[in-house]
Amino acid sequence: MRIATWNVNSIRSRVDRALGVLERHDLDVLALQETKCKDVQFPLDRFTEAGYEVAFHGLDQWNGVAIVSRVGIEDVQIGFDGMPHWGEPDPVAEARAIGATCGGVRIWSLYIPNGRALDNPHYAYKLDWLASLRDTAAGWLADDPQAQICLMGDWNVAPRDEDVWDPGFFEGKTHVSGPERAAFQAMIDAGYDDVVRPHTEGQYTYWDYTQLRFPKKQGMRIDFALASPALATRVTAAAIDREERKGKGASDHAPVLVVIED
DNA sequence: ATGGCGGCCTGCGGCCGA
Repeated sequence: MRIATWNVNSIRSRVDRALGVLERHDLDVLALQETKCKDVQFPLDRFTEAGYEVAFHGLDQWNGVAIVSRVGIEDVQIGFDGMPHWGEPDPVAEARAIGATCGGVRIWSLYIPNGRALDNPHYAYKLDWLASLRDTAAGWLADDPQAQICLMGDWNVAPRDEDVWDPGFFEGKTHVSGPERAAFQAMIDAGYDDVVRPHTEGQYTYWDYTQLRFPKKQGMRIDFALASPALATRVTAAAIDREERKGKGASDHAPVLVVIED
């Protein structure tokens, strides 16, 4: 099975590119983040015409997640148990997580909060969100150590200095702070392996639109696929589709691909 | 080559992103 995750940065603006990614990589499943539309606005027909089913969740122009599959899409869940809320005066569950079982694998499309700045309330929200996800995901493995689970998406954390083009540039900024890196490591410690890094050493998944970051090769590795132990042993290959970042109308993120033996 | 932000809104500037 061939699966991938991609922060598409508006599905309405990039549905053609999304269909191109599906075809180019012969994907069975594609997890999308930042679809940036309400459910009624989601371009569902374009995917069904191509032979895919889609589970999607969007509340407004912010966030939004989806799972595209041609190997079935069952037991769809919006959000996860204990997922923190955000907003004033009445905090709500944002559209940042959707899960579904596709081809026997429990797929989660995740869009971790940005954090904005170390002294911003959004940063505490981000850490809380990651800690809650860890607790819930650890529970899934406690219930079934053989579970086939893939937690994939835009984690908004660069776990290592080598995951940013200039560590000095990021001093005092989000994505590289100790607590964020500890929160990401806690996912690993809970039993979920980063199955992409071993196949993609030295590569980035994101390049800012500004300052010619892409042609200057000044990017970040912030998109990950974390696999449960039983699934990790089935991973035979992984890749980052840097070509997708090229040209007019690209997302600022590249798709991250994982190949799982049947 | 890969190229100088781009997406959203009942918009025309302000927000969010990382």
